[in-house]
Amino acid sequence: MKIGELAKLTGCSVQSIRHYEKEKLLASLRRSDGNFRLYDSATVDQLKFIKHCRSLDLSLAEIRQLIELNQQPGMGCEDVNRMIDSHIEQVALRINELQDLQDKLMALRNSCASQSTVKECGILQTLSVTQK
Amino acid sequence: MKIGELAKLTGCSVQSIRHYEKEKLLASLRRSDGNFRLYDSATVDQLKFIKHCRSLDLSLAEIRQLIELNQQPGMGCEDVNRMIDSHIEQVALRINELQDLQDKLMALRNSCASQSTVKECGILQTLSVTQK
DNA sequence: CCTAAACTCTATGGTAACTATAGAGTCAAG
DNA sequence: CTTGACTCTATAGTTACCATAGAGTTTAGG
Repeated sequence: MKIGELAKLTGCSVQSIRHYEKEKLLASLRRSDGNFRLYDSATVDQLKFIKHCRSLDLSLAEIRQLIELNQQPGMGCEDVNRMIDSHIEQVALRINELQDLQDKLMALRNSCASQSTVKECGILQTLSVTQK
Repeated sequence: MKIGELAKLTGCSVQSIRHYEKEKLLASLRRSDGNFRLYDSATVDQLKFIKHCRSLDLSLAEIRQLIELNQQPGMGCEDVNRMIDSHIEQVALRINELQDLQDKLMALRNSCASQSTVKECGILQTLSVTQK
Protein backbone atom coordinates (compact mmCIF):
# COMPACT_ATOMS: atom_id res chain seq x y z
CA MET A 1 0.00 0.00 0.00
CA LYS A 2 1.08 3.59 -0.56
CA ILE A 3 1.48 6.28 2.03
CA GLY A 4 -1.98 7.76 1.58
CA GLU A 5 -3.68 4.49 2.41
CA LEU A 6 -1.42 3.94 5.39
CA ALA A 7 -2.32 7.39 6.61
CA LYS A 8 -6.02 6.65 6.30
CA LEU A 9 -5.68 3.29 8.06
CA THR A 10 -3.77 4.69 11.01
CA GLY A 11 -5.14 8.20 11.29
CA CYS A 12 -1.67 9.69 10.95
CA SER A 13 -1.02 12.44 8.46
CA VAL A 14 1.14 11.67 5.44
CA GLN A 15 3.69 14.17 6.65
CA SER A 16 3.86 12.60 10.09
CA ILE A 17 4.63 9.25 8.53
CA ARG A 18 7.42 10.70 6.45
CA HIS A 19 8.64 12.50 9.55
CA TYR A 20 8.72 9.28 11.59
CA GLU A 21 10.69 7.66 8.83
CA LYS A 22 13.24 10.46 8.83
CA GLU A 23 13.49 10.09 12.60
CA LYS A 24 14.18 6.36 12.22
CA LEU A 25 10.98 5.22 13.89
CA LEU A 26 9.88 3.22 10.88
CA ALA A 27 12.09 0.52 9.43
CA SER A 28 13.64 1.12 6.05
CA LEU A 29 11.13 0.45 3.36
CA ARG A 30 10.61 -0.56 -0.22
CA ARG A 31 9.90 1.86 -3.00
CA SER A 32 7.90 1.42 -6.15
CA ASP A 33 9.37 1.98 -9.60
CA GLY A 34 8.12 5.53 -9.45
CA ASN A 35 9.85 6.00 -6.07
CA PHE A 36 6.67 5.81 -4.02
CA ARG A 37 6.92 4.39 -0.52
CA LEU A 38 5.36 0.94 -0.20
CA TYR A 39 4.05 -0.44 3.09
CA ASP A 40 2.53 -3.65 4.41
CA SER A 41 0.39 -4.54 7.40
CA ALA A 42 3.42 -4.76 9.69
CA THR A 43 3.95 -1.05 9.18
CA VAL A 44 0.36 -0.43 10.13
CA ASP A 45 1.02 -2.09 13.48
CA GLN A 46 4.30 -0.24 13.96
CA LEU A 47 2.60 3.03 13.26
CA LYS A 48 -0.25 2.27 15.63
CA PHE A 49 2.30 1.54 18.32
CA ILE A 50 3.89 4.90 17.67
CA LYS A 51 0.54 6.62 17.71
CA HIS A 52 -0.36 4.98 20.97
CA CYS A 53 2.90 6.17 22.49
CA ARG A 54 2.38 9.67 21.16
CA SER A 55 -1.08 9.77 22.72
CA LEU A 56 0.78 9.28 26.00
CA ASP A 57 3.03 12.20 25.11
CA LEU A 58 6.14 10.09 24.85
CA SER A 59 8.74 11.85 22.74
CA LEU A 60 9.95 10.43 19.46
CA ALA A 61 13.30 9.78 21.12
CA GLU A 62 11.62 7.78 23.85
CA ILE A 63 9.57 5.86 21.33
CA ARG A 64 12.69 5.06 19.35
CA GLN A 65 14.21 3.70 22.53
CA LEU A 66 11.15 1.55 23.21
CA ILE A 67 11.31 0.15 19.71
CA GLU A 68 14.95 -0.74 20.17
CA LEU A 69 14.25 -2.37 23.51
CA ASN A 70 11.42 -4.29 21.96
CA GLN A 71 13.92 -5.88 19.63
CA GLN A 72 15.82 -7.44 22.52
CA PRO A 73 13.13 -9.71 23.98
CA GLY A 74 15.45 -11.39 26.45
CA MET A 75 16.58 -8.30 28.29
CA GLY A 76 15.02 -7.06 31.48
CA CYS A 77 12.47 -4.34 31.06
CA GLU A 78 13.57 -2.10 33.91
CA ASP A 79 14.42 0.60 31.39
CA VAL A 80 10.87 0.57 30.14
CA ASN A 81 9.57 0.89 33.66
CA ARG A 82 11.98 3.66 34.42
CA MET A 83 10.95 5.60 31.36
CA ILE A 84 7.29 5.42 32.23
CA ASP A 85 7.96 6.30 35.85
CA SER A 86 9.93 9.37 34.95
CA HIS A 87 7.25 10.33 32.50
CA ILE A 88 4.61 10.08 35.17
CA GLU A 89 6.75 12.25 37.38
CA GLN A 90 7.15 14.90 34.71
CA VAL A 91 3.45 15.01 34.05
CA ALA A 92 2.75 15.36 37.75
CA LEU A 93 5.20 18.23 37.93
CA ARG A 94 3.59 19.95 35.00
CA ILE A 95 0.14 19.55 36.50
CA ASN A 96 1.35 21.21 39.68
CA GLU A 97 2.88 24.06 37.75
CA LEU A 98 -0.30 24.61 35.82
CA GLN A 99 -2.37 24.54 38.97
CA ASP A 100 -0.20 27.23 40.50
CA LEU A 101 -0.58 29.18 37.32
CA GLN A 102 -4.33 28.70 37.44
CA ASP A 103 -4.45 30.14 40.95
CA LYS A 104 -2.42 33.14 39.94
CA LEU A 105 -4.55 33.76 36.89
CA MET A 106 -7.75 33.55 38.94
CA ALA A 107 -6.40 36.04 41.44
CA LEU A 108 -5.40 38.32 38.61
CA ARG A 109 -8.81 38.01 37.02
CA ASN A 110 -10.49 38.94 40.27
CA SER A 111 -8.53 42.15 40.48
CA CYS A 112 -10.62 43.72 37.74
CA ALA A 113 -14.28 44.63 37.83
CA SER A 114 -15.51 43.90 34.34
CA GLN A 115 -16.82 47.36 33.54
CA SER A 116 -13.60 49.23 34.07
CA THR A 117 -11.46 51.29 31.74
CA VAL A 118 -7.94 50.40 30.78
CA LYS A 119 -6.61 53.11 33.03
CA GLU A 120 -8.32 51.66 36.07
CA CYS A 121 -8.03 48.03 35.10
CA GLY A 122 -6.98 46.03 38.10
CA ILE A 123 -5.40 43.41 35.89
CA LEU A 124 -3.05 45.79 34.17
CA GLN A 125 -2.25 47.43 37.49
CA THR A 126 -1.48 44.12 39.06
CA LEU A 127 0.72 43.13 36.16
CA SER A 128 2.65 46.36 36.52
CA VAL A 129 3.46 45.74 40.15
CA THR A 130 6.78 44.12 40.74
CA GLN A 131 6.37 40.71 42.17
CA LYS A 132 8.84 38.58 43.99
CA MET B 1 22.59 51.47 31.64
CA LYS B 2 23.70 48.81 29.22
CA ILE B 3 21.99 45.54 28.47
CA GLY B 4 24.01 43.48 30.92
CA GLU B 5 23.00 45.63 33.85
CA LEU B 6 19.38 45.59 32.75
CA ALA B 7 19.56 41.82 32.59
CA LYS B 8 20.93 41.64 36.11
CA LEU B 9 18.33 44.04 37.46
CA THR B 10 15.41 42.17 35.95
CA GLY B 11 16.60 38.61 35.97
CA CYS B 12 16.10 38.32 32.21
CA SER B 13 18.87 37.01 30.01
CA VAL B 14 20.57 39.37 27.62
CA GLN B 15 19.26 37.32 24.71
CA SER B 16 15.72 37.52 25.98
CA ILE B 17 15.92 41.29 26.13
CA ARG B 18 17.18 41.50 22.58
CA HIS B 19 14.49 39.04 21.59
CA TYR B 20 11.75 41.16 23.18
CA GLU B 21 13.06 44.17 21.33
CA LYS B 22 12.93 42.33 18.01
CA GLU B 23 9.39 41.28 18.85
CA LYS B 24 8.44 44.91 19.50
CA LEU B 25 7.77 44.46 23.18
CA LEU B 26 10.27 47.11 24.17
CA ALA B 27 10.05 50.61 22.80
CA SER B 28 12.71 51.77 20.40
CA LEU B 29 15.78 52.80 22.24
CA ARG B 30 18.90 54.87 22.26
CA ARG B 31 22.29 53.60 21.34
CA SER B 32 25.69 54.63 22.57
CA ASP B 33 28.42 55.84 20.24
CA GLY B 34 29.69 52.31 20.08
CA ASN B 35 26.21 51.07 19.14
CA PHE B 36 25.42 49.60 22.55
CA ARG B 37 21.80 49.61 23.67
CA LEU B 38 21.13 52.14 26.42
CA TYR B 39 18.27 51.78 28.88
CA ASP B 40 16.73 53.73 31.74
CA SER B 41 14.59 52.82 34.71
CA ALA B 42 11.41 52.95 32.64
CA THR B 43 12.70 49.99 30.69
CA VAL B 44 13.29 48.13 33.91
CA ASP B 45 9.61 48.51 34.71
CA GLN B 46 8.56 47.53 31.22
CA LEU B 47 10.68 44.45 31.38
CA LYS B 48 9.36 43.49 34.78
CA PHE B 49 5.87 43.79 33.40
CA ILE B 50 6.82 41.45 30.59
CA LYS B 51 8.44 39.04 32.98
CA HIS B 52 5.39 39.03 35.18
CA CYS B 53 3.21 38.26 32.18
CA ARG B 54 5.56 35.50 31.05
CA SER B 55 5.42 33.93 34.49
CA LEU B 56 1.69 33.61 33.81
CA ASP B 57 2.50 31.95 30.51
CA LEU B 58 1.06 34.74 28.42
CA SER B 59 2.51 34.62 24.92
CA LEU B 60 4.62 37.43 23.56
CA ALA B 61 1.77 38.25 21.19
CA GLU B 62 -0.63 38.57 24.09
CA ILE B 63 1.80 40.70 26.02
CA ARG B 64 2.26 42.96 23.02
CA GLN B 65 -1.49 43.36 22.92
CA LEU B 66 -1.61 44.23 26.61
CA ILE B 67 1.07 46.85 26.13
CA GLU B 68 -0.86 48.39 23.29
CA LEU B 69 -4.05 48.40 25.33
CA ASN B 70 -2.19 49.97 28.19
CA GLN B 71 -1.41 52.91 25.96
CA GLN B 72 -5.09 53.71 25.49
CA PRO B 73 -6.09 54.47 29.07
CA GLY B 74 -9.59 55.66 28.22
CA MET B 75 -10.79 52.51 26.55
CA GLY B 76 -12.74 49.80 28.30
CA CYS B 77 -10.69 46.89 29.49
CA GLU B 78 -13.02 44.11 28.37
CA ASP B 79 -10.33 42.88 26.01
CA VAL B 80 -7.95 42.44 28.89
CA ASN B 81 -10.54 40.51 30.83
CA ARG B 82 -11.34 38.38 27.83
CA MET B 83 -7.71 37.52 27.30
CA ILE B 84 -7.23 36.42 30.87
CA ASP B 85 -10.48 34.47 30.83
CA SER B 86 -9.53 32.58 27.72
CA HIS B 87 -6.12 31.94 29.18
CA ILE B 88 -7.66 30.49 32.31
CA GLU B 89 -9.81 28.30 30.14
CA GLN B 90 -6.85 27.02 28.16
CA VAL B 91 -4.93 26.22 31.30
CA ALA B 92 -7.92 24.36 32.72
CA LEU B 93 -8.18 22.37 29.52
CA ARG B 94 -4.53 21.49 29.62
CA ILE B 95 -4.77 20.40 33.23
CA ASN B 96 -7.62 18.07 32.35
CA GLU B 97 -5.68 16.63 29.45
CA LEU B 98 -2.68 16.00 31.64
CA GLN B 99 -4.80 14.38 34.29
CA ASP B 100 -6.25 11.98 31.74
CA LEU B 101 -2.74 11.31 30.57
CA GLN B 102 -1.65 10.69 34.13
CA ASP B 103 -4.38 8.10 34.59
CA LYS B 104 -3.40 6.33 31.40
CA LEU B 105 0.25 6.31 32.33
CA MET B 106 -0.51 4.90 35.76
CA ALA B 107 -2.60 2.12 34.25
CA LEU B 108 0.18 1.40 31.80
CA ARG B 109 2.73 1.33 34.57
CA ASN B 110 0.64 -1.14 36.52
CA SER B 111 0.59 -3.53 33.61
CA CYS B 112 4.20 -4.52 34.20
CA ALA B 113 5.66 -6.33 37.17
CA SER B 114 9.05 -4.76 37.67
CA GLN B 115 11.12 -7.90 37.35
CA SER B 116 9.98 -8.91 33.89
CA THR B 117 11.85 -9.30 30.63
CA VAL B 118 11.25 -7.17 27.59
CA LYS B 119 9.44 -10.03 25.93
CA GLU B 120 6.92 -10.33 28.73
CA CYS B 121 6.79 -6.66 29.61
CA GLY B 122 3.20 -5.68 30.16
CA ILE B 123 3.95 -2.12 29.20
CA LEU B 124 5.28 -2.99 25.78
CA GLN B 125 2.45 -5.42 25.25
CA THR B 126 -0.12 -2.83 26.18
CA LEU B 127 1.47 -0.29 23.88
CA SER B 128 1.30 -2.78 21.03
CA VAL B 129 -2.42 -3.35 21.40
CA THR B 130 -4.56 -1.21 19.18
CA GLN B 131 -6.57 1.19 21.20
CA LYS B 132 -9.68 3.12 20.31
C1' DC C 1 49.80 53.70 26.32
C1' DC C 2 48.76 49.26 25.48
C1' DT C 3 46.79 45.09 26.05
C1' DA C 4 43.78 41.62 27.85
C1' DA C 5 39.42 40.73 29.81
C1' DA C 6 34.81 41.63 29.84
C1' DC C 7 31.22 43.24 27.44
C1' DT C 8 28.42 44.13 23.36
C1' DC C 9 26.99 43.72 18.46
C1' DT C 10 24.62 41.02 14.40
C1' DA C 11 23.49 36.92 12.23
C1' DT C 12 22.71 32.20 12.23
C1' DG C 13 21.38 27.59 13.74
C1' DG C 14 19.20 24.70 17.13
C1' DT C 15 15.13 23.07 20.04
C1' DA C 16 10.06 19.47 19.21
C1' DA C 17 6.95 17.55 16.33
C1' DC C 18 5.09 18.41 13.19
C1' DT C 19 2.18 21.59 9.29
C1' DA C 20 2.20 23.98 5.04
C1' DT C 21 4.02 25.10 0.73
C1' DA C 22 6.45 24.96 -3.82
C1' DG C 23 7.71 22.71 -7.75
C1' DA C 24 8.25 18.49 -9.86
C1' DG C 25 7.24 13.73 -10.99
C1' DT C 26 3.86 9.40 -11.20
C1' DC C 27 -0.21 7.07 -12.04
C1' DA C 28 -5.17 5.89 -13.24
C1' DA C 29 -9.30 6.90 -15.65
C1' DG C 30 -11.86 8.84 -19.42
C1' DC D 1 -3.41 12.01 -24.08
C1' DT D 2 -4.82 14.81 -20.78
C1' DT D 3 -6.64 15.79 -16.38
C1' DG D 4 -6.87 15.03 -11.57
C1' DA D 5 -5.33 12.64 -7.65
C1' DC D 6 -1.48 11.18 -5.61
C1' DT D 7 3.39 11.19 -4.43
C1' DC D 8 8.20 12.94 -4.20
C1' DT D 9 11.97 16.20 -2.04
C1' DA D 10 13.24 20.29 0.04
C1' DT D 11 12.27 24.28 2.55
C1' DA D 12 10.06 27.54 5.73
C1' DG D 13 7.15 28.27 9.64
C1' DT D 14 5.51 27.47 14.49
C1' DT D 15 7.30 29.34 20.02
C1' DA D 16 10.42 31.61 23.04
C1' DC D 17 14.13 31.54 23.58
C1' DC D 18 19.60 29.47 24.01
C1' DA D 19 24.09 28.83 21.96
C1' DT D 20 27.59 30.02 18.94
C1' DA D 21 30.70 32.53 15.71
C1' DG D 22 33.11 36.34 14.47
C1' DA D 23 33.57 41.02 15.03
C1' DG D 24 33.73 45.46 17.41
C1' DT D 25 33.80 48.34 22.11
C1' DT D 26 35.01 49.47 26.57
C1' DT D 27 37.52 49.31 30.87
C1' DA D 28 41.01 48.21 34.17
C1' DG D 29 45.68 47.07 35.12
C1' DG D 30 50.62 47.05 34.30
